[in-house]
Amino acid sequence: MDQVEIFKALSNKTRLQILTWLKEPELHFPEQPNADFDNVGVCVGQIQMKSGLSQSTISEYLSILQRADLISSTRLGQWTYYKRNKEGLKKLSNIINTEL
Amino acid sequence: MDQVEIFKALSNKTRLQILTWLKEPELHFPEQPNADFDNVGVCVGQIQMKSGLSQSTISEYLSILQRADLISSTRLGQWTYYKRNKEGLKKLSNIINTEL
DNA sequence: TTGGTATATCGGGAAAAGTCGATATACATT
DNA sequence: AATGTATATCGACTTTTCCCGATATACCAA
Repeated sequence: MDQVEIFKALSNKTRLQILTWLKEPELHFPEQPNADFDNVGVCVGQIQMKSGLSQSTISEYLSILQRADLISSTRLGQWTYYKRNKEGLKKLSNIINTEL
Repeated sequence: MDQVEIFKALSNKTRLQILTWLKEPELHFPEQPNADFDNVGVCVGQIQMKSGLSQSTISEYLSILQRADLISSTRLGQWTYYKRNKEGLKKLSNIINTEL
């Protein structure tokens, strides 16, 4: 993954916000009936509602974050759940500490 | 400083490159007559030449990096020297480790 | 199989970023 | 004061990003 793309993914208020929400889902989202936060994360609809932006925008934003390896997704039935990707974030912090 | 602005500053190949050059100036720039790398950094002209982009673009890029607290500048005579800002970078790595 | 819900993708208009050449400013030298 | 050099700022044009509504796709339920 290109480093620039990682930083681009983070260069947006909403996408940054989403990442902070996903760090502590239980703090930012209501309980989910079908799946738990730790296993699969939070579904697109929840994130979209909280963000106030359109469904298409949030879907796009989530895929940008995923391409940057900052989050990962699981499909369960008709829902797609996204959660933080610990490894990707660690890798990023490493880049900053060793290359910049 | 807004977090988004920090990531925007890093969302560009050339600016990222500049930051890596400034991490180890002696590796990437010829010796300077008037000033030493550790004290003041590298002057705009050196960075511009190495980048291959126009003078105005590099001047702009350096000020973007500076506004994001990623580098700092010193004026000496007609030259402006830029160097890495350790604190800003540490702060950034901290954001990633604690907030995202 | 029909209809409903969740998400993804597409096409587009507005705003921001990338990048340049020209010009302005600041400083140094004669 | 006049000229030369280094950097900053301005105006313009092109490319990219933001963000939407409309549509497509995937899955589920009746």
